[in-house]
Amino acid sequence: MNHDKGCCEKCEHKLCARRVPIFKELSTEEINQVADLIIRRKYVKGEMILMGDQFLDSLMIINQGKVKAFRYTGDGKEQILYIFTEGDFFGEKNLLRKQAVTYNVEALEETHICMIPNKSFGLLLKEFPDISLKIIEQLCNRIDRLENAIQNMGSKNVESRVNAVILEFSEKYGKEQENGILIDLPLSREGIANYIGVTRETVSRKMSYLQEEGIIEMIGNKKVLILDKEALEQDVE
Amino acid sequence: MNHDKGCCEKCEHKLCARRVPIFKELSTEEINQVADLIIRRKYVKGEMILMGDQFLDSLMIINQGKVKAFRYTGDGKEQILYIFTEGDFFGEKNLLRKQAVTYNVEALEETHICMIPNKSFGLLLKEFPDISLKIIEQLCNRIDRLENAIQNMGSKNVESRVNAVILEFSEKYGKEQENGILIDLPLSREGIANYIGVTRETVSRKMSYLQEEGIIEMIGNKKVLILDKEALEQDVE
DNA sequence: CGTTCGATTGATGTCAGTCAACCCGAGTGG
DNA sequence: CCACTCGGGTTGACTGACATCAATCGAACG
Repeated sequence: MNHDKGCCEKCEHKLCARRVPIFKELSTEEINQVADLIIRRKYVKGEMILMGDQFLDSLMIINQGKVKAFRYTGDGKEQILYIFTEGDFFGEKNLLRKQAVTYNVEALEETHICMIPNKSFGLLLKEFPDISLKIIEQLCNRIDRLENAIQNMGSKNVESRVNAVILEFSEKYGKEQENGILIDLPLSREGIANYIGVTRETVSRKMSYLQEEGIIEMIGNKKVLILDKEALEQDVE
Repeated sequence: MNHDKGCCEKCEHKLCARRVPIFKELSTEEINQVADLIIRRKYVKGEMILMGDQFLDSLMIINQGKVKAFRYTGDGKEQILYIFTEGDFFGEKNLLRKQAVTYNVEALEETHICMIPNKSFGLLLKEFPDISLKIIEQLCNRIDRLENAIQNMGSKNVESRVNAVILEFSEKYGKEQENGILIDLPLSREGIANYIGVTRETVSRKMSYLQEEGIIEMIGNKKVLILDKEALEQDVE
């Protein structure tokens, strides 16, 4: 809505570029140089940031917030590919291969995005070749996530897929506590379902089962407490 | 077996490095420099090239042949992640992130591999930053493949998954003919099944059905002729 | 307090997995 | 030249797990 001014005072101080791993190695002076190229924009929860097949003239870097990137399957269901959060970028296909983006991106909460015009970014790359190493690193992370997802979805066992996604979220969003690991779920039941390729009812059922068994405890709809991590890890039969 | 001498006379002439997209932009002199670093090795069909969790001290580039990269799902089935062929590389995780490889690699036919020691490759990267752009490009290709696979596997409809894999293979391995597109299948029925996460019987049934409908024609077990490409493309009701 | 949206629970149907038999072509050996 | 074996592929019958459809719950919010 109000994206007329910078998204946060931190940005004004040129610090937001610092938060982006891609630019971590740059000197303060260089950071300032980069920061001048950045356009900022704020999105509210549920707002579409990007639609598939769109050509984009900027690289999008998340400064704050969370988004989901998704496609639609043949039978019209949403399939979530990634959850991106602070420091992640997307829209690189436009930049690196002159292709349209191949997924839709929607804000999961209030999200601040830094956009760097492709042209500027191309120059940056030439000037600071180390940036491409950072990009490679990020792409490798993404590949990891995707490979795991495929391995997971190849398993017939829906139970193990639910277990795996809970463990994945506990890695990324979990906080250790005396009685277990508390997770702030980034997705609703339906979101989780679309992440692992099942229906929301099935997620519901499996999670209820896990609670009955005393393996997890659901706290409202947005939080989960893992009581028995081992049980989640030892998959199947 | 006999990998004592260079894998092919082409290699002796320093031309094999030329076949690798990563090095395409280098001058002849530079190519020669690279070629000196390369160790070559030949694998027979069915031979394991790499086992998961192994640390590797070289980047592996395929000079000739085809391999499959796979993991095991929770329920013990093989899940194929990639089919790599001439010009593709793997083992980059070791190099770029000092991680063990996360999949197994097996030769699908006689395959010649060029190995570049990590140390040498690190130096190359420093000297020719454009190589990292090539790597990024390849990683993007890989991401494309994975994103498509997930989108595909998210679909309940096994039929559309079989259709999709046939179309994918026709892109990569198909040859136009008067009566249709002839595909040399890189995988057995079981391989195809492990590629799309179903059982071999299901692949068999769906392909028989496609043949009955006159959409494809099976020629032995290793070839398929696509008669009606449109029918394969218009997925699902 | 009522409305709304997401989550849960239950009943039923369907499609792919499983198990098993059989087929077929390639290779082997007498 | 034929009998045998072996591995991959196909086909059929049955089963079970997840999808689907539908009703209900319940927390959040005005």
